[in-house]
Amino acid sequence: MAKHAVLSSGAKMWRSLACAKSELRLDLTLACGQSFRWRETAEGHWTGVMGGRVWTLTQTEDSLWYHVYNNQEWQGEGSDRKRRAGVSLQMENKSGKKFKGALKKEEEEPVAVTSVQDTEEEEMLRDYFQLNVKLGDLYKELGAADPHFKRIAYIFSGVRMLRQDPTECLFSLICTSNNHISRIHGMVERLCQALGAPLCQLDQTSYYNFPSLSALADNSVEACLRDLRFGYRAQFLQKSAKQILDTHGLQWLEGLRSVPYLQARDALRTLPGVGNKVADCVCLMSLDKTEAVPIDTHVWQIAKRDYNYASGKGQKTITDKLNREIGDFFRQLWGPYAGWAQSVLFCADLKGFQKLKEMPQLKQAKKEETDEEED
DNA sequence: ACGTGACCTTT
DNA sequence: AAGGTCACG
Repeated sequence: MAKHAVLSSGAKMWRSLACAKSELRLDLTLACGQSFRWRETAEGHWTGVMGGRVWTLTQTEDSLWYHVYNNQEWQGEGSDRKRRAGVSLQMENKSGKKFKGALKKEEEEPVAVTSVQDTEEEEMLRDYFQLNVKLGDLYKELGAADPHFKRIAYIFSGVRMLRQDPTECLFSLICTSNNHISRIHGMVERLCQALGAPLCQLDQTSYYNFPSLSALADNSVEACLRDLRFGYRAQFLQKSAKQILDTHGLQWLEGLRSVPYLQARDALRTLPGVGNKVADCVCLMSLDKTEAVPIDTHVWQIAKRDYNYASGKGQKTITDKLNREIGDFFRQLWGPYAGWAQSVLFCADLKGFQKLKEMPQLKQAKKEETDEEED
């Protein structure tokens, strides 16, 4: 049976691309509530589904390493769902880096070097992590405008926005209302298992593609999701999928990428289960709207606590008006990449990452030489 | 246009 | 009560 890849074991073929940890931190970026499709399968190794393929990612100080599994490693389903031909034994990548067998045994025979595939997969990663955006430069600009950001970003470097598939992003985010990350994780997993195409199985874990719009739109879906403990969100998912297909078409969501922020936001808000917060999340996380700032109760706390944000003091809930005001406040402070800045502070406030704040400068001594002094 | 509850499920 | 939305007043 196929197993999850581990870099040090050398049992699988790995490839890499140059990427400093200050530009990308997998542990923070993949577990901060943007995507619910990744889990840590070994220390520092993250396995998940992206672009219809199963990946394991890990990183060293200067490199992002990746292994892509063959979808046909799945045993026991039909064979007509494969998007990917059997290419599993490349021994060398196009940049000449090798990491097969590490320092250990080398059982596998070299077969072929398919640099077309290499290029395609590397490009998928660059797109998904938006590596064209230079995070170091962005942090520097944001830190200059906002001392609090600078303090937080010092510890939480490498948090970046994913560029997710719009369908996956929208329907995952509809699940998030009145909910916690841990529970959403399970819900999305059950959703894919019930309605998505199987891709492969690794160490007792099966991986599934995210369901298609037509699968989500089927009339039987609401009852199915009720059974899977989606509660009142079950009908939101089915009705939104149906509404998109009936009144807009398959390409509509992706088309919102080339539409201005507020227009895309309003379009999303016509869908059941999609209000201000979810619409802004989808805009930011999948539609290239870097200025979208999702406002939830948590972000509201941050505004009040860290920025002395006074408006709406006696309020119980976030009204439309308050939502607009807080969003504008942050956009004015941070500029066109306000959404990216918000994600850093949001991540830093997650309870799972609190311990990072306690341990002092243990490993960041070297890269901060260029900065001016600080207390 | 702005401000209150009900809503599924789990801690 | 929780990382919200919808349907009223």
